[in-house]
Amino acid sequence: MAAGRQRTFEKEEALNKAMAVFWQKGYSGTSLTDLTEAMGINKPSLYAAFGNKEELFVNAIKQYVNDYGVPHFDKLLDKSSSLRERLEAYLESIAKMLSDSKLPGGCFVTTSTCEAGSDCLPEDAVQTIMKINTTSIEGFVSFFQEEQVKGNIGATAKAVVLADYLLTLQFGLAVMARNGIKRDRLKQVISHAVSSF
Amino acid sequence: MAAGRQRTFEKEEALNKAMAVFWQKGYSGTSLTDLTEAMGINKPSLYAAFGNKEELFVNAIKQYVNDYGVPHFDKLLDKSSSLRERLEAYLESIAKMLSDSKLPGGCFVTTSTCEAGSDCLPEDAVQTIMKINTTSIEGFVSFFQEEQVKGNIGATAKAVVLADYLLTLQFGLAVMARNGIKRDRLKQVISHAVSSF
DNA sequence: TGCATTCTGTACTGATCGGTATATAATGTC
DNA sequence: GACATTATATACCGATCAGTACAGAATGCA
Repeated sequence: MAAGRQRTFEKEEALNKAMAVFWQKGYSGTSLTDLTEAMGINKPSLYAAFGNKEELFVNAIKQYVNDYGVPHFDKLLDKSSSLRERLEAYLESIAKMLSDSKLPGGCFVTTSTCEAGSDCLPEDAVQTIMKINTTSIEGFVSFFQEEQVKGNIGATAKAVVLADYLLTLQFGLAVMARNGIKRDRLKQVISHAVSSF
Repeated sequence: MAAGRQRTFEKEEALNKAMAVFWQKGYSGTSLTDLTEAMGINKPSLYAAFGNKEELFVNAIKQYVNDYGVPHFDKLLDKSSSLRERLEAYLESIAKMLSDSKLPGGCFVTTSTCEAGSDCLPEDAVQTIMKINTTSIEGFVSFFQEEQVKGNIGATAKAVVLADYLLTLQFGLAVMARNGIKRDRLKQVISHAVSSF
C-alpha cells in the first residue's frame, strides 16, 4: 500500500456523478462548482484525481460509451431473430435509455457531437467524440457487411449507407427524446424506420 | 422622424450576425464579447437594441426559422411530383443547408433542442424552442393527413408516426452534418430513408 | 516516534461572465 | 441656437469562471 492519506471518495463513483452532470448540462454549461457539488468533493481533490475539466469530460464520455452505449449492441447479435427484429430491438433498447426519467435525458454522445461543432470544446474532447462516432460507423459497416454475406440483405444494398442511416436514426431519436418525446412515440418511429431494412 | 442620434448599424444585419454566432457556439458557449465583436457594436448598443442575451437569442432563433427553416417547405408542395419525391427533395434541401461550408454547420434548432434539456437555457428560450418543434410536428401531421385524403398514403398509416419519423430524420441528419458527414453521404441516407414512405 | 507522502479544506488568483452608470456625440423640433 | 431625445464609447460593477497555494490531517514505513 502506498504511503499517505487515502482518498475519502470512490473514484469511479465520483466519475459517474461527473458523467451525469456533463450528460445533462453539456461541457460549456457545466461549471466546476456543478461538478464538485455533484461529486461531493472539493476542487483540489478533483484536480488531483482527474486532471482538469477537460480530462474529466473525456473520461466521463468514455465511461458513458462503456456503460450506456456498448451494452445495446448485444441486441444486434441475437441469433434467434431476423435482422429487422434485431435492429428494432437495438433501437428500442436505446430509446428506453433515452427517455428514462432516472437518467439525464437524451444521449450524451449526441449532445456532445452537437457541441463539438461549436469551437467551445477543447481539442482532446472533440477528438474523443469524433473517434466514438467513427468507431460506431465502422462497427455498423462491419455488421451490415456480415449480414450481407449471410444473405440477410440484398446484394445491391450498400453497407455504408445502412450504417449511416442507423446512426442518423440514433441521433434523431436522441434529439427527439431531449425534446421530451415519450418512449411509446419513439417506439412507433422505430417500428416504422426499420421497415426500410 | 424621431428625435435623437440615429443608429450607426443595421438592426437586421446585426441580428443575422448574432444568429450565426449562436448557431455555431450555442447559448452557453456564446459570450457577450463574441456577440459584440461579430455584430460590430458595443454592449450598450446591443442592450438598447435587443434587450439582453436571452431576448437576442430568442429573436435570433426565430429569424433562423424564417430564413433557414420555412423555405424548405416549398419542396413538399410541388404538385408535379410524387409524395416520396417531394419528401426526398425536402430533406435534400435541408441537407444542402446543413453541410453548407458558408454556414455555421448543422441546424440551429437541433443543437438548441439538445441544449434546451440542459437547464442552462433561460425559460423563454426553452419555450421558444419547444414551440418551434411542436409547430413543425403539427405542420407535418396536417401535411400527411392531407396526403392521406388524396390517397398518396395507405389508409392504415398514422400521420403522427410519419410526422415524428420525418422530424427524427431531420434531427439525425443535422447531428450527422455537425459531425462532419458530407452532403453526398447525407443524400444517400435520405434516399434510403424515404423508401419507407 | 519521526518522517516522507498523499489527500482534504479554505482561501485565494487573474480572467471573464452578463449587465450598467456615466459622459459625450449626434439628431429632430421648437 | 436651445433643448429634449437617442445612440455611442469607455469604464466600471458584483458574480462567477477555471485553476491553485498553502496549511493541516491522515496514512505507511522506518
